[in-house]
Amino acid sequence: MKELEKTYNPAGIEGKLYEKWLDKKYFHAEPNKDKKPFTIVMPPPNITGQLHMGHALDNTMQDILIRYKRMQGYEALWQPGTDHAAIATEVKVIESLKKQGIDKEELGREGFLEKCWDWRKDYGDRIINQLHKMGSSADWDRERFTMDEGCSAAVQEVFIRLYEKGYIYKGSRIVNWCPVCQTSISDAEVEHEDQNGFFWHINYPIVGEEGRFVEIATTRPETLLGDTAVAVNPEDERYQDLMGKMLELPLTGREIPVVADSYVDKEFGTGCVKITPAHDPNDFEVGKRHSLPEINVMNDDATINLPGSKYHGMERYEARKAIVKDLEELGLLVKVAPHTHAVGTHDRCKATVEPMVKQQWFVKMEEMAKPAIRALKTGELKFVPERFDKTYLHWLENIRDWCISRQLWWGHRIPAYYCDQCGEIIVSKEAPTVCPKCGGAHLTQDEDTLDTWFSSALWPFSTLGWPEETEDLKYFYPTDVLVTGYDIIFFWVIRMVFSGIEHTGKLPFHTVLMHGLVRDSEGRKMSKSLGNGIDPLEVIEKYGADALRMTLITGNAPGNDMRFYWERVEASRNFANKVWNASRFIMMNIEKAPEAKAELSELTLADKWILSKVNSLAKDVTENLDKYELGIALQKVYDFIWEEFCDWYIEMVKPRLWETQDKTKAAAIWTLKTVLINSLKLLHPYMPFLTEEIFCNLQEEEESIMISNWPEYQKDWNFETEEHAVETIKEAVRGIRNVRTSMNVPPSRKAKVYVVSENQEILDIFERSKVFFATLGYAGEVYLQKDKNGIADDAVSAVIHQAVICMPFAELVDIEKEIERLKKEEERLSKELARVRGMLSNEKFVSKAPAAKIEEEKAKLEKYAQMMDQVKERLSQLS
RNA sequence: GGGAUCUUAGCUCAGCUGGGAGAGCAUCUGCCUUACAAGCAGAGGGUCACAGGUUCGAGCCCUGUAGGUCCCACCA
Repeated sequence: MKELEKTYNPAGIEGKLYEKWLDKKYFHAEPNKDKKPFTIVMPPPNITGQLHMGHALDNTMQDILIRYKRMQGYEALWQPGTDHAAIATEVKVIESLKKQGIDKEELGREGFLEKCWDWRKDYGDRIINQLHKMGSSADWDRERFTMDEGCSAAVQEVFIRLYEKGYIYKGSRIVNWCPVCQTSISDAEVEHEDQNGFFWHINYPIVGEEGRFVEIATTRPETLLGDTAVAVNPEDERYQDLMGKMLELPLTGREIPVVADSYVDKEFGTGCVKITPAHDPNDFEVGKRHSLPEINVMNDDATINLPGSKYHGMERYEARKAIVKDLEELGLLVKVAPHTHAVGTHDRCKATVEPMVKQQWFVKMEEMAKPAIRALKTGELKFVPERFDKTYLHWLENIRDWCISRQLWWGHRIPAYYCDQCGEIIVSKEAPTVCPKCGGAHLTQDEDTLDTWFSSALWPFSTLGWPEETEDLKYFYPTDVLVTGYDIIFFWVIRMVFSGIEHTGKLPFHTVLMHGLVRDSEGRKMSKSLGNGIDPLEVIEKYGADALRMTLITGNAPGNDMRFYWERVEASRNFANKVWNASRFIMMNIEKAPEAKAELSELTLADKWILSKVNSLAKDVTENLDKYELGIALQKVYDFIWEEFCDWYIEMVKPRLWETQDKTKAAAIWTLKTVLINSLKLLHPYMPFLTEEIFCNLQEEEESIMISNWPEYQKDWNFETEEHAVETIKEAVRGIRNVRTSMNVPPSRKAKVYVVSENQEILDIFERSKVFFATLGYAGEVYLQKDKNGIADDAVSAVIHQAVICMPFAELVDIEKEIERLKKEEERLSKELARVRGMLSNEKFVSKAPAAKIEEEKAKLEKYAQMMDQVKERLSQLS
């Protein structure tokens, strides 16, 4: 056993230990009939950038669960990988190419994809390396990528199955179009934000009725160019005579009808709505109902597309200005009113989304949503915390068809081919050589790729070999827990659930453990633009991975956002150092008595107490972990190690270690070591490096704490009597310290301490504890007696349950202070007594409260009354 | 417009199925006690947002009010 350094130095050991774990293949999992599987799929980080605090939190939580289950004896698989992040990566690669003066189009599809794969290599590796630094015990032998061969095969398989089932279709529908990225995006990718805009009221002249107009109100005047009707509510009495009439659409020379549609809200605006089926989702529906033409007046970059018009080629907002100006000149602009309304923006580039009618691929959602809803309602699927049930259900119950095609190059290319001759669509894995319909030999593959979430949706099973019935799939699927942020429920969680049910017949996981966002110290989102992001690697370099992990887990409940403070990391680091030093102390003592062994029967009061405590700690921590209460479990381990073990037990045990002749020394050393090892094991999932380093130094015969057994509750380690006894001693020690502080007695001054109690059992407890009670209570000598004979009248005293601790300080005693202190105690006790008596004299309480509770209160009454008597007696003596 | 969530010590937050208010940091006092000053021992500090209700008993459950945060949403 080697001696540890004086302070814990994480930088010196983390890399070494991680290498060891990798070499020993501890992270690797294989189907094993003798063990139960426990599986987590890692939410694959995007290859677009670096690991941030959110990843650090996400992965720490997963690692804790995996390490815990692995120690419990499960075949624990943490399946890692990365995501190609279609649009995000494509944008990044285009940017980086631009810097080199290269244009995407010039490179061509093949050339561009090569650049993307290069990017993927660089950034994918970087992220994996960062995950290593966190201590993540994922099975890197199984690392996957959403665009690798296997995942791509799964994507094709799913696409074809859904197409054949009629769940995937191609159609001309209104979609969210990003004019900057120049691709369609799904509803989930649109963020709505309120913007201050205007309501432009415009008069549309009624054909054939000189001087009569219909007044409409719009927030997007430029879409007027694509109007194909004006709608009013059929119930609207004001406009009964309008229905069926034709209007002159200003600036275009076109005539459009007035249609009646109940979609129109009579109360809102003017009650007349311009209908632009090609550029508004509602209008699109209205248009379908009334067979209105769809006139697309925009290009893909949101410039106006209306050849022959003066607006042709104008940027959308420029056109808006021009149109408003022209309407004003024509006298058709009635008024302009300020109006705030929700504008859809693209979550990636923040550009305002333009609804447009496009040919796109869609997934029909209605049928697949049903079993996903049912899974939650039956309790088969659980969210932790439960409140996210509502988010999940609300989204699924209002789900719309999923637009899955993207006008991008980086991604899974849609496995659809078109016959150049007859236009037949052939969906197949292999490129067909002839058209099955017309025999044409010229077929072209669809240019589009799939939404990046299409492949992520399959992640829990595609990574395990699906669609092949692999051994891995059979053994590890369904997975157990999914750990992710609440911001990704719609994008990912829901899609994995319905995909899992549809393609494997099983839920992909039974529990979804949510976490929130890691914010900066002022509660702002960490972001590049604010420059307030903190790099997890910087934290690791300065304080160690364990300190970072602990910081991310403590003081936070599942699903809640948290703030990041350096002070908190420091506190975590201090704890690591505390554990380190306690271990150092223990190892130094083992060194002196290497052969120390003990039987349970040889243990002293204190030994049994701490053993009993660590035993119930193991039980508690296990229960908390099983309920995914990671923070609570860690808090308990922290409190136990720092307070019970270090501040009390180690201090209790010191006199026995110093005394060479002490017969109970072996028992002390055995207990120190046993309790330390159990504590380290309970702490290991949270602080893997620290605990491994200590464990390996302590247990040279064992290879790693990672593969050691999780502490289980043991019946023969349960010592209730001893627990109570030690609590009494602690109470006495606290009393003594308190008295001494308030009397300003310096620690160097030892005092005689008299323990006075009529109760022989209490005296016995002190007798058995004398060794450490004296040290902890700064006592020169300890006297145990049944009455106050021989104790000076001016001795100060601490009153505890069933005993009075007296200390004669002679000249040091300040009678006034002592009276003041006793009065305070009297006040406290009288409050407690009033409360307890109040409860017990309440007939309803006595008749309705559970018996155990009543007994508890009765015991308290007895205790406080007894203490009160002592305090009063003492006061009367002094005054 | 709908929904969720928060309001607890100076700051940041815990508080499990309702049964005597907690932690970390900060503050004050005293200690270099042979593991640790990244430490030890003490102390101060809270009508748990407000108003009702249920209950023997409410920080916790119900209703409402005020303020904050977030998500969803096709009133042009």
